[in-house]
Amino acid sequence: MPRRLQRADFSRSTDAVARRLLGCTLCHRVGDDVIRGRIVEVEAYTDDPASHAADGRRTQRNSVMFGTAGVAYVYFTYGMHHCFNVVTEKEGIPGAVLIRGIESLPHAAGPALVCRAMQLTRRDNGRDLATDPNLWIEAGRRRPRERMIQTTRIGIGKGTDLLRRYYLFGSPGVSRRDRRAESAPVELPDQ
DNA sequence: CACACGATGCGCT
DNA sequence: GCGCATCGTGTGG
Repeated sequence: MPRRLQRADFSRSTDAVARRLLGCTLCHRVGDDVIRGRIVEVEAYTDDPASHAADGRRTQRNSVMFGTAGVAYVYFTYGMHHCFNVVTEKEGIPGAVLIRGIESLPHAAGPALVCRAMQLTRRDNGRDLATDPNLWIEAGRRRPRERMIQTTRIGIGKGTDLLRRYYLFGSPGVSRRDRRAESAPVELPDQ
């Protein structure tokens, strides 16, 4: 039986957690069903220009980013979409990993599609993935020979030079591929 | 209180 | 590749 990720798994640097989450399974219990998605694409947002916590400002929306690692940060955007993040870093330091793609049934390529498929909304904001009975992440790994690609984040105007997006090569759950990065033979550690 | 815009997705060109 | 839907949130007046 897979291990549930706990506080210590989340209370690390955002990029380390991002990489670690690739291959893990996001689980959401809805009624009698558990919706599962294997995480295949993520982005790291810390104290950088594209983060909701850029310049360290704490607002009502980004508040949980400053709190306990492992807590869900779900926000509403474009008047119609939700995006799901996992809070990282030590208490007081803002950070979160955006889940951008899952594979399983069905695949969901894109952060808003992930929330739609997993039935996650702002009502889930603030839930603790380490303790919540209905929302958790199960440990998982890359498959043998399944490459991790590192590239730039998507849909942002600032911090576009930072290589903080990670995805699993070949997964149908990846939103946008970067052929350039895929052809560069860079071997990355899991964390 | 008004307003500009977004960590997107979809449909059309 | 491009424009638009649609509204919560943050910022500034």
